[in-house]
Amino acid sequence: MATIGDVARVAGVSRSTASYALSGKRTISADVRRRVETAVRDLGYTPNAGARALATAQTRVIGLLAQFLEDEFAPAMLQYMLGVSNTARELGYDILLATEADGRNALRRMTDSRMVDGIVLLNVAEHDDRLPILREAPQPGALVGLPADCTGVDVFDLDFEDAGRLMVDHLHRLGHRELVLVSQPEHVVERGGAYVWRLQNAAIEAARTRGITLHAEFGSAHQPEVGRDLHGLLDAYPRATGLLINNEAAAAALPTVLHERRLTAPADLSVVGRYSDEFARTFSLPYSSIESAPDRLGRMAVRELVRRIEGQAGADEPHVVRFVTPELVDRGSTAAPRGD
Amino acid sequence: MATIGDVARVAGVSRSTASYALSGKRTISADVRRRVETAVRDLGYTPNAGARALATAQTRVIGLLAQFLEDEFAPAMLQYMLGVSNTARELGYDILLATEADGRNALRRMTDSRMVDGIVLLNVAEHDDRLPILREAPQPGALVGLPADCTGVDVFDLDFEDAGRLMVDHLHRLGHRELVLVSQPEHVVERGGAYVWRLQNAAIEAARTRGITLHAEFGSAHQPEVGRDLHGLLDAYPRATGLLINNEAAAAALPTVLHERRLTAPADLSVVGRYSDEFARTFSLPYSSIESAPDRLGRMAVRELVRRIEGQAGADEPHVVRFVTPELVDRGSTAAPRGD
DNA sequence: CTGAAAGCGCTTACAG
DNA sequence: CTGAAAGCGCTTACAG
Repeated sequence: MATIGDVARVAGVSRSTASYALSGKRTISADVRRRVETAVRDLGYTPNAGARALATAQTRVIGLLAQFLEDEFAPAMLQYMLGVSNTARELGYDILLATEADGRNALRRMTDSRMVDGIVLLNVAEHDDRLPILREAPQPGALVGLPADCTGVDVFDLDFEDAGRLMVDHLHRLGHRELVLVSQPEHVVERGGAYVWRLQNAAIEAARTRGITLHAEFGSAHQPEVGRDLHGLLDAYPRATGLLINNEAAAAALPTVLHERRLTAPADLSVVGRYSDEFARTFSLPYSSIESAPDRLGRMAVRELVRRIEGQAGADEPHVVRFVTPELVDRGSTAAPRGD
Repeated sequence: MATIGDVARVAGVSRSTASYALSGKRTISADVRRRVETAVRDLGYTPNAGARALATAQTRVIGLLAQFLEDEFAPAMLQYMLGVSNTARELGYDILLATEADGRNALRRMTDSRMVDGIVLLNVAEHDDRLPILREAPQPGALVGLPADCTGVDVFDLDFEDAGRLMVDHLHRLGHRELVLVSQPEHVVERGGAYVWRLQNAAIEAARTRGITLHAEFGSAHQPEVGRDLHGLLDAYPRATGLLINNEAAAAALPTVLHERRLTAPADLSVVGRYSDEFARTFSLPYSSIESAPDRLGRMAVRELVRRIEGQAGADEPHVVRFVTPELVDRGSTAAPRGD
């Protein structure tokens, strides 16, 4: 492969001049610039990334830590990854991807060896054991998901509390008085998946305020168990007229469950989910839902991360915690309850 | 961050000795080794990846080119990515991920700048425009998917022809005489997705040989269109007793379509799909299927790639084209046709 | 406007 | 068994 030395020789200039001509970091005569550009083209020159990283202490690579946990639903995770990856590319960064179970190790490897300029953490838990490592690292970090302690990192998440209120208020306004909320599996809560109880607690509180009944339950993250869970809940609460779904696997299973029970939404049951529009299309879900905006959250995280990497953020500019306001996408699966 | 120089100083040895003590590439006295190890621990030393890459011309990174095309089904792609990523990690490699639409550009960027030691291509088309670039690159490449021309790369794929025959034979043996095959969208074929017609042609040929009828059709890659496609096909061929599905989106939509038509497999219709077991679980698909083995294919591709990277493959060892033999996973969705 | 030189942090022949 | 030095391919102060 051609090196900057080859370019310099062919262009008849010094290596530093060749380098400056390419970076544009100092004024270069039109003639020299042209000769360098020609040489670059003729030789098919591309800078060696390792050498550049060594000289500049910048890799133009972002580390992406994604975990595919047993109790979470993989296709939902993919959306976040693509949001991060595509935004990174637009901003001129590549993605070093870690999917291994041991996120601490992956994080340490990437940051200690200086393979990356910054880190995006997905799947953030309440007390995420990767956070202490990330805070120690010299590279900035951005999270998708809200931990208990946000110091030292930029944090982006859906406002799950608002989402819980919105779901309950929407159905309350239509006249519903007894609702069932299906959350993610209880393991997720135990592991520290705060988004579960953030939505759930807010929904419970909203129901209490409105004086209506809300049965908050957990559902499996897997088929076919989650289908059985849904049948069980519909059996257990026959008078409930509204179903709130904060569990992607449950949402994916619901069409089949409703068919099996010969129920139609919204005629027999009003349904509101919480998932992305892309997810709804993939799984052909006809239910109104709170948009979880994974692509937007991924974009926001990368944008802020790059601002910090490139020093546009100001050395000691405080870190941000930013919530995306949930919006209800109406797919016509809610209405006034039967006989109302 | 600590450098090898710091380690050497603290251990009271030269930098080369420190380096050799860590690599084990020459004999080191027990005493020196111990001092170096202690220094490494005390300083929290990790080698700088860029510097090492520059010195050794090895990055221990594999480039993974995945495309999320409009006419393909994203969750299916994810399986391949995880197979590649997890195997790479086991073998000590990290993954540089490109998801951008312009795969040629991504490939060139990664290989020219020497960011990676090798490349895995997913989503390979019959005449894939990334292949000429990959062949020119100094790094070895492994493909998941069979192109027309396999020179210069290692190729791994499901034996789609065998899969087509297996599907037809299986139903023929049970007594079926009229079948419908739903393939991926016709765009995929036009773009050069050879796996579509490889399975289809083999199925057609097998049907001809057995003297039975096979209606080969294309289906959309999206919900809800593909559901309508399925209804249309079942309307068009009311006497068909067997359904072959080589289209992930169609497989995902089928439970709903069958419910809507009040049909049960295998009582009313025998169904055989072609997708992975993981995919079946995610989408709760109760149909017998040809295992597409994405994780296994990802593993195979990475293993061979690493063999070449590390020179265990022998400089001019011929490239391989390896097919995974399809296996039918029996989920009980096939039986003798009604009234047989 | 341009060049010679130092330095980024490693590894590895070369010498002893 | 160990050390001094060269070199990987860049960038960027320093000098002119």
